[in-house]
Formats: sequence, C-alpha cells, structure tokens
Amino acid sequence: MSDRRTEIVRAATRVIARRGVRGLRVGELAAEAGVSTALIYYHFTDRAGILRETLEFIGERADRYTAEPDHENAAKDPRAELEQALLLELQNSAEVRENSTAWGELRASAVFESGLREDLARATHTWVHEIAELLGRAHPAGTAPAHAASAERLTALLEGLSIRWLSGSLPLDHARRLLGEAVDAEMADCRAAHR
Amino acid sequence: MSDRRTEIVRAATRVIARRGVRGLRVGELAAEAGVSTALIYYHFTDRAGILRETLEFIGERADRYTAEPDHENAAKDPRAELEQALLLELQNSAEVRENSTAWGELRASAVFESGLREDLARATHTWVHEIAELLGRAHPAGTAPAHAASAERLTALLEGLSIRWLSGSLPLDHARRLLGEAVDAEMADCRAAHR
DNA sequence: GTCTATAGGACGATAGAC
DNA sequence: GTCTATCGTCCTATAGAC
Repeated sequence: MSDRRTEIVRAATRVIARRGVRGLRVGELAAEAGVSTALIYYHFTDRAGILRETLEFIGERADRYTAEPDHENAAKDPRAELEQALLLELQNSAEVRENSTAWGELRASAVFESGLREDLARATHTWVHEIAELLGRAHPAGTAPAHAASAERLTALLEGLSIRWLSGSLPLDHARRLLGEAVDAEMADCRAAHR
Repeated sequence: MSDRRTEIVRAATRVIARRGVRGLRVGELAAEAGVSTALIYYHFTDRAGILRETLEFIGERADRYTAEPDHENAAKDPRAELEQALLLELQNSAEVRENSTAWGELRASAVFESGLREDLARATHTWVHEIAELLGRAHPAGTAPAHAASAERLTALLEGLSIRWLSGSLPLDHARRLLGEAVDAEMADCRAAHR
C-alpha cells in the first residue's frame, strides 16, 4: 500500500472518530488528509471503498494493539497481562478514545451494511481468540471451551462498557472497576463446577 | 401529543431500525407514515427534531418494555423472571429486532450528539435499577451494591452481545447461552467472598 | 391539517489540465 | 499523482393552494 493511501486511511480513522462513519464526508476527509477530493477518488473507488479499507485498518490495528505483548508482565504474571490487555481499551487518552470510537462505529455500521460484516466477524474472532489464550495461560485449571466462552463474555462486556463510557452513560473509572471484577469472576474456580 | 405526531414517531422508529439514524430520510419516513414530507415539517421543526423525539420515544418504550412484569413468573421464581427479562431482548422476532436495533442506534448516536446523552443516561439508569431489583429478589444473600454492580455488568454485556448478534458476529443462540451463563455466574455465592 | 411542487444546498463522483 | 472546476443527484425544508 502506498504512503498516500495509508495517510488517507489514517485521516479517515480520525474523521470517523470525530464524526462517526455516518458523518464522514469525503470533503472533510480530504481536508483532514490535506489533499483534494479528486485524489481520494484516485486512490479509492468510492466512498464505500474508503470505508471498507479504513474499517479493515481499524480492525487490524485493534488486533496489533491487543496482540502486542507487554513482556514485563508476560513473563511474570499472565493474569495481570490479561487484565491489562482488556483495561487498555478503557483509557481516556486520545489514541484509545479514537480506537474505541472507531471500533464502535465499525460495529454499529455493520448492522446496516452487510458488506462490512465478514471483516468485522473475522477481527472479532481473532480478538476473542487472543483473549482466550491469555485466559488459558492465566487460569490453566479451566478447559479450552470454558476459556473461549469467558473470552466472548469479557470482550462483549468490554464493548458494552466502552460505548456506555463514550456515550456518557458510565464514568470511565466505574467502567474499569466493573470490567476488573468481571475478569476476577471469570477466573474464579467455582465457575468450573457450575453448569 | 396528537395522534399524528405519535404515528410519525412510531414510523420513524421503524425506519431507524431499518436504515439507522443516519440513514433516516424524511421522504422515506413520510412514505412509511403514509403522509407527505410537508406534513412532517408541520408537526416537527426539522430533521433533528424528529430524531430527538423519536430517540426519546425509544428510550421511554425500552423502559416500559422491561418494566412490564410477567406475573406468571414473578410470583413463582424471581430468578426465572430475571433471566427472562434479559433474554427477552435476544429474540429473532420483528419487534425485538426493531427495539434492539433502534436502541443500539440511540446509543451509537449519543457518542457524537451530546444532546442525546442525558435522556439516554436516564433510560439506562432506570433499566439497570430494574435489573438490580430483580437480582435482589432472586438472590437475597447478596448486598445491594453487589446487585447494582451485577446489574450494570449484565445489562452492558447484553448490549454488547446484542450488537454482535445484529452485526453478524455472533449467532443468536450462542449469545443467549453466553448471557444465561453470565446470569448464573453473577448469582453464584462464591462471588460474594471475592474482592 | 394536509397536500403538490419546487427552491436551495450539500454531497458524491468525474473531467480534464498539469 | 495531484490539482481545480463542475456535473448531477439526492435530500432538507418551504411556498402556497385547498
């Protein structure tokens, strides 16, 4: 991918985080990227193509984001690594906000645009799988299917908490506490005997 | 509120569930309601006004929806009532799909339109409170703050599972199973001793 | 209150020069 | 590859008759 395409996709991510997928105007994207609208259409087929590649980029970046191991913790404490991997996405930094907002927009858009669903489902699956692996290392007593289910619950909960935070229904520190407690609950041994 | 206004707001809810908030066209709304576009503007100031009242309506309806007690279960088994109240929102019927989709749109829209946040936060709070009360009846051993936290986790998880279902990342029966297990986990006594 | 008709503007997309 | 200029369409909102 050329540098220009990458620049434009990154600019599109910023615009989406600011205005939403629905609010992205090709003109505003051009201004954000510092190019003309015509150049956008030289590099991408149409608005839907911009969206497709940008949302793909968001999905991939979210992967890398989660996948990057924090080696300090990795060796010492897999449980801390797990908790950190999840809480990483509930932070009031510009970068995390942008990421979370864009991801939420990707999710919400896919409800109405079936073309986005395949990529989204794949990115979701990759993410869930990574969390399940962390769970496996942090909690070797559990079975693989139990870890898979826990990972699905924890990531879905994180998405739910994240949008409540971003939509002003839940303070950030409260969301972080709720998520931390959920991690503890999923790792408690008594769960294994249940169901 | 006149009958016509109510009709139009109901029609707007259907269009939003079909096309999303950003996809709502006044023309399509007029057709859905069986009136002219001019009549829409006679009853509402502008497109934003339609959206505001419709999203307010969605929030209120969501309240009533959850609040309506199923008396058959209420008397017998508060735990079943709780589980049903939550699973009610994960069903493949036209009505539930419309409700969930519209609620998800309200949530997603509030990220970018601060004017919606207050209503949304209030509706969310009411819902969480109702679930917390059901938890209290189903699980008297727990404390009120623990029930409040559980209700926040369960409802946030439900929102996360719901949008994964609607966006094609999670089959409905799988979502229902994950939610059911989460309810069990929140009611397991071992949680109380934890943290 | 409700309609038909249309003004006026915003936006996606393209043409064509450099 | 990148620009300026513009076309055509779709959409919000209003004018004015009934």
